[in-house]
Amino acid sequence: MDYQFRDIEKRWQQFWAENQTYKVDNNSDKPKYFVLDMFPYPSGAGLHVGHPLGYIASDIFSRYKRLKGFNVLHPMGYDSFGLPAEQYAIQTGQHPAITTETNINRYREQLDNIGLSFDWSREVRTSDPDYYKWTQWIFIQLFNSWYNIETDRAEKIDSLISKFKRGGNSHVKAMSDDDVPLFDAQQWSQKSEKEKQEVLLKYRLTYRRESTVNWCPALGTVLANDEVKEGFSERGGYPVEQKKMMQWSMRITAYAERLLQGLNVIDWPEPLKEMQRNWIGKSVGAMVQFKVQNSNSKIEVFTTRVDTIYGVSFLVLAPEHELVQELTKLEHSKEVLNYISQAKKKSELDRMADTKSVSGAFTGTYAIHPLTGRNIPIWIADYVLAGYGTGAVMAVPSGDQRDWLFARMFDLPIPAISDIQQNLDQEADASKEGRYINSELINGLTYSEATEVIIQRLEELGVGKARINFRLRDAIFGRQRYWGEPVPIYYKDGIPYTINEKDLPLVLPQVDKYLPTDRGEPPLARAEYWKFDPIENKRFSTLSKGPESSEDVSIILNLASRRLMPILSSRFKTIRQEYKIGDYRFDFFVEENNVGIAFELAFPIKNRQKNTLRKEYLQYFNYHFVPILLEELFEQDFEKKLRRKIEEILVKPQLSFALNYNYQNKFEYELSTMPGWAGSSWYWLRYMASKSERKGNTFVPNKSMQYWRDVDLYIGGSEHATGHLLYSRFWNMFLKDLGYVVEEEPFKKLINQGMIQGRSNLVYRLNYTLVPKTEFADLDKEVDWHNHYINRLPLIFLSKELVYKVGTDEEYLKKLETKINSYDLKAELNELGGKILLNLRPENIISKIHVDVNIVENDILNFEKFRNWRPELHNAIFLSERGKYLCGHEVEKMSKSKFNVVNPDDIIEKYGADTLRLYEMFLGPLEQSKPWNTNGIEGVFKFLRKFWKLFHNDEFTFNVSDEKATKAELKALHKIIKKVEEDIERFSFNTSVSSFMICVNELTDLKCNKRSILQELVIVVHPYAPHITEELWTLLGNEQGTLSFAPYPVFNPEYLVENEFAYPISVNGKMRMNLNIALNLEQAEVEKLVLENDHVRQYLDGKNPKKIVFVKGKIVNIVV
RNA sequence: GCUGAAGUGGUGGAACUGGUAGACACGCAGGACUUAAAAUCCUGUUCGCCUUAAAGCGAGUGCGGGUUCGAUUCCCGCCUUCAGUACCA
Repeated sequence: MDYQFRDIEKRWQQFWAENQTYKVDNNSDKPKYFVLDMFPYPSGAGLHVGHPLGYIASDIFSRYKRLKGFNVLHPMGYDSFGLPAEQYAIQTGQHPAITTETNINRYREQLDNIGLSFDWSREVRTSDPDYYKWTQWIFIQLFNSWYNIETDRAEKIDSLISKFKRGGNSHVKAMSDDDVPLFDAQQWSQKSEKEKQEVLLKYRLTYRRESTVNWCPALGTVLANDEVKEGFSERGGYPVEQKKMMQWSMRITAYAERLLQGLNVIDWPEPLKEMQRNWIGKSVGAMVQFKVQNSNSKIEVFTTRVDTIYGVSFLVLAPEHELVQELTKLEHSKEVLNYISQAKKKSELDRMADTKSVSGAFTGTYAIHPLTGRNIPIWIADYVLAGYGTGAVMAVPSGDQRDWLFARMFDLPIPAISDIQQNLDQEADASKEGRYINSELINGLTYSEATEVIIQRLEELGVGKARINFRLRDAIFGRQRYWGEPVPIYYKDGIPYTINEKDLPLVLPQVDKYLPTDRGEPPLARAEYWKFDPIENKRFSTLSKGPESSEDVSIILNLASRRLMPILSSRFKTIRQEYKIGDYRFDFFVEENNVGIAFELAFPIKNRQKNTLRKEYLQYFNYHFVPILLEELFEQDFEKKLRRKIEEILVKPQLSFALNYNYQNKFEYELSTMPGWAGSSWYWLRYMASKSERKGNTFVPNKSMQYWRDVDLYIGGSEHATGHLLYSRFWNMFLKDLGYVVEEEPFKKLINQGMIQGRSNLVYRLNYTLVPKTEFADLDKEVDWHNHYINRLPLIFLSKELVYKVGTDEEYLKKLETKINSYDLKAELNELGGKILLNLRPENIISKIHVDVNIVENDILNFEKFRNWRPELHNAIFLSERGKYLCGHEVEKMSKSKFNVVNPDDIIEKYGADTLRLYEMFLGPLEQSKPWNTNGIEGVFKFLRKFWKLFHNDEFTFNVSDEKATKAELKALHKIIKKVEEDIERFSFNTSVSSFMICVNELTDLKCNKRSILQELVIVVHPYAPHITEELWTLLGNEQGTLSFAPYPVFNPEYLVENEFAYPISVNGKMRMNLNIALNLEQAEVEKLVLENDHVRQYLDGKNPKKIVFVKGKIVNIVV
């Protein structure tokens, strides 16, 4: 049979699933290798061909590592909390969990079709309570930790409390809020519980404080800095404004230095590291205090150029600076207030567009220079940002261009401070070269000397100190949204407390609507039982056996024994209602380690609470337990057994339960949910826990953590550079400090796959108007006539090669017009004598129109499909020079509106998954962005057929010989063994595919069908094209499924040894000819041979060579 | 503006530490097979010049310069494109 990819691929995908081929063991003697993909958000659109690029690359690498004898962890999951599902819920009322699951199923189907070797038993979903239980747990750890600067790591909050008890907080070096009041041990002990908590909150690594947030009114939520692009929300593009709100924050700034230093030890792309460095934005400088004249106030500024302090000629405060009001003198207040309101009005966008104009206002107040004692005027201006440093700067116009512009504008002095500063009337000079002048203390010193001297002096005077500043802000950790992890916090007396770890997860409650309440509270406020019960201290403790009688009948499936047994219904929690098996309807429930089924003959819903709780359980368990349950349930002849059991049980009376739930005197839970990045900041760790280990009381058992340690290879897009990848490193470092994680850095090596852009196809429509031959007396009638016919006329499309002509060649235009008018366009039109007139203005003659790329092949339009695409195209006319319609093309983002989305399913249907995999790799280097086009896919498909043909005779019967391989065949094989090994190690997958083609072409030419060659070749190709190779492996007589773990062939250099080489002979560096010369000859002999050659002499033109360069095995260059 | 990456045929791209530029594939042109089409196979294909042909000559990796026997590769300056970032004191 010819290469039947559909059968082959389906069969092997099934085989891998059934045999759990890629399920990985945590107890292995093999060395570990962890290959991770960035898990996707399951959007409604499904995968397009861009998504699998990284997955295919990582899969090739994983499969290769398996062949190399590694125990490879290669998992996949879903980042399934997020805005789109919630937006959809708001519009349709459908629970986001349902949308999410539908989308996940679609993703899974598409992923399965590609033949990726994931260990699906380790799948994670961030929206799964069993997963977010641990996200919440990490939140609690952060809450209960502080950052000790002395030990340079996070510690449990207890160690802080004991420090406070011993000696107050004045000697504690911690990363904390700026406004912590000082206290001693006694004061601490006298504080009330509430006061103590308030203090501790200022030290916790997750804390609450009023912060300016990016508030997006349209989305009704707070966005992180990296979710705001140019003043608009990244998702949806809605305007974003600044707003003050009480918010949960993460003290990521405590880790700024470690996050920066860590970049030096990890193998990541340089651009990405650079982005993180910029984001962290470390600047080394000093804090300097300026006393305000005739006042007790001080203005603190941050500067990176404390050496220029003698050049200060004014101070500038941000308009929002807290001292502005106090400092403004009465006679200036009008001006200042005007300026402030003006600055407020300026939107983010205006401020960005307008970076050149200079504006500001004088407060009328002066500060005192700490070293010279001179008076320094205090100004306000919006070029100083409230959010960076102290919101105030010391302006040195001679050394800073912005200060210079400002000084110029308001006629302030620009004193020179360095002997190399020139042209200060033209621009500022920030150079650090040269010696200082006009600078008392540091005159004649160099930059580094001066900096040291100044800082020392400032410290002596107590008005300044060296200081490192970071641009990195603490990350806001709350969303006023529904579809996210609930924050495991309740409030008592206005103070946040974490819920008990053993009561996790705190499950997302059911709500009637996914919108904020009328009072503007987040959606969770809609759940009225969203309260913490301090007495039981347990979320669902109120299920109890009650007197109420009902007709519930329950059986349970014991997962360990897989046997059914009756159970007291008082102990179960219903997880899903009305599941049908055969004629029966069930509820599912769980009871510790058992999963059960409850039958409802008539379930009495006596009270509202019960119903609400049932719903809540439904949601909780639906997405975690039910799949497992179903897996068990539909095994063997479960249904028969079930029926028998049901009949047994039904005759016996049963107990039931009732609910008594009291909502009084309970404490409010936190109403906001966690941001999108919470769940993705630790997900790779959860993969380390096997399915059975996940039942345990830690997110990863220590032993497994010790084995897997970190991610060896992480593949994903660079768009997560400052979001996910930074937060993940932060959480990892934190968990390491607490001893839950082994490595400081989570991702040892990272590769950014390039974006696959869309390649749109365009058709060129000719625009024309219609002119009647006969004149209409009435204009209205003419318009009617026109409209009537123009819509009936066929649309005319020009092929690409004609478009240029139309634009430049007037003759051609006229011809075109005549030609069009000669068509029998419409009988009725001809009757009235209408004439088509092309639009006169050249730019209007042709409209570019996007056409669905799926009806275009190699830029040639399929007429028939095009005409059927839309009704108005039904009678379209095509003009071209060669009978084929050539479309134009453009590279842009893949999007539905541009009709350039290609999904992998169509490609797989047409060519198969192996072709898709090879082709995506063949397209170009992994890290490079490139447009998707299918122009070359035929070549890859042809290659696979040719590969298949190597193993078959002309009648397509499997035909492999056991003869001994020839030298040429061995050479071809060992070339590819070496090449692919090198290529994969440096992630150059595209060149491997080329080499496969070369190898198969060579072996085809050699008519090689030797088992010894082909069997090894199958292994080498396997990572790239797993299906076809599995099939051939089996045909070769190997045991099914053993290919994935076969040993990678060992390269033997002997087979590549040649005794002759066709030396390129160049004269003066110009290649002239090749000469076959034995490789064992040395320079002298080679020179002799070369110079004796007649052909060579021709080029020498009788002259004697000046010099001969000889590189053995490479080249001979004769210099004349 | 700053930071980073990249510019090679008609197209995607190859050339890994300086050593035969354009591998592999697409497309195109011509041919074989076929009633025909598809599929398949063969030949050619950087550009220009020259030649009946064989062969030969010249130019050529964004532009200009440099180092070198030899540069797509290293150095200097410039241009263009893409990405990130933006008054960061």
